[in-house]
Amino acid sequence: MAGRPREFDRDQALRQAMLAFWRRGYEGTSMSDLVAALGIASARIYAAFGSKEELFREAVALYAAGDGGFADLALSQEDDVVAAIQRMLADAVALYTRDDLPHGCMVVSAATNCSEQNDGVLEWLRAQRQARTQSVTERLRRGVADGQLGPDADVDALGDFYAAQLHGVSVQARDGVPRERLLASLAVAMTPLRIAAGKA
Amino acid sequence: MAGRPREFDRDQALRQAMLAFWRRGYEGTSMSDLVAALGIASARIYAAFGSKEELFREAVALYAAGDGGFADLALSQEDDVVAAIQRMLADAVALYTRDDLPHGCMVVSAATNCSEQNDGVLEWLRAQRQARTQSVTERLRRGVADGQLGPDADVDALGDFYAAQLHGVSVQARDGVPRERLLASLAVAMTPLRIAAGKA
DNA sequence: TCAATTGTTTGTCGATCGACAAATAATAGA
DNA sequence: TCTATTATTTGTCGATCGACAAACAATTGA
Repeated sequence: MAGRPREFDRDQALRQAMLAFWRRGYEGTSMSDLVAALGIASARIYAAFGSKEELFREAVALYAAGDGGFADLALSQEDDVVAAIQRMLADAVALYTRDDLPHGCMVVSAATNCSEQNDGVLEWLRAQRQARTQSVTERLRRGVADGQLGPDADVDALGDFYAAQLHGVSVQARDGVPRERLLASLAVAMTPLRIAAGKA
Repeated sequence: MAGRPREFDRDQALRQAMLAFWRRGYEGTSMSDLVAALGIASARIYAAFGSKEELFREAVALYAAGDGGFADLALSQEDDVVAAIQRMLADAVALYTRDDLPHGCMVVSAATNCSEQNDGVLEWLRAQRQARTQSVTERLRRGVADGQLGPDADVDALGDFYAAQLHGVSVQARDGVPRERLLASLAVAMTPLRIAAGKA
């Protein structure tokens, strides 16, 4: 273990790559874009990250481990299922409309339309969205087990519904719908769950 | 007005282009992809449509004038506002999950992530999504005027909510969520409006 | 001091991108 | 038939894509 020390901050470069991919997507961000964003030559990027695709996957992992991980946090940290879903949606709106970050969800918008040769990353992000849907559904199921939701609550339908709401809010935020409006529509989205919880 | 007659069916070629763009998006569909899909040389495509971008815009217009125009139809043809929104969502699910067509909404998924030079088409599709949101909101407002919704119904919040639901269902359909599940989540999505209509 | 190892610089690679020029072919009207 | 007009064929253009090779620089451990 020797060798010349790296002259740039790999974590900082990765974060810049994340922001670039978040803003313009995987194929929408070219290597020359990355060179400009990271401030280093392309050969250094390849030496540090392997390839554009590997860099992208690391960037998405960084997103998921940071701000993008709000959903699992909300679902696991709130004891009440209604509060959990409410917080998940509110955190989504807060993140997707932050002024200092690209709008919308990186997992939703970074690889929706891409060429055939990059179907791999497309499928990978798809799997992450599906996993999030399942997390929501399982949290709802726990809500039934905890007696917070009626035993006849259709947790699968509710899970798909709130997953769709998350994805839809991402699109809306990317389109520039302001935070206050998204929060207002969030209140609408909560009514089915409140009914299932007998709190309406 | 004379000249050699065109040897291919322009409408049919345009439809093939629409399907290609629908499936892979604007930048995800290369000129060579279009050459393969339309079955004609690239120079013929340029002669008939001007450029790739003009072809795309015509393709989206064809989509909006056809299957993609379901929303305005549902909103204008149904006298009851609840029935109108219900039908709009049901038609969306039906279209977005058709076996013989690309899944999801073309306007939502054809240009979410693209390079800087094509921000024009991105903005154009964004405007169409915003217009659809407004159509939904105005239909809800008419529902209040007609007395079908309570005078205190928050039509702006409901409009944003159902627009987000449309966008979210598009993402879900594209991810392979089956039709029956989307229809079940649609039933969940209808409860806020039914409450506003006093039918729950 | 000197290998071994790793990072950086510089330049460029083949493939593909969207787009079009020039030549040829087929029609309508004069 | 001849001219004007439009379509098709063929080939290729410059730009950009992602990716890397080779030479050089800086560090560690022997």
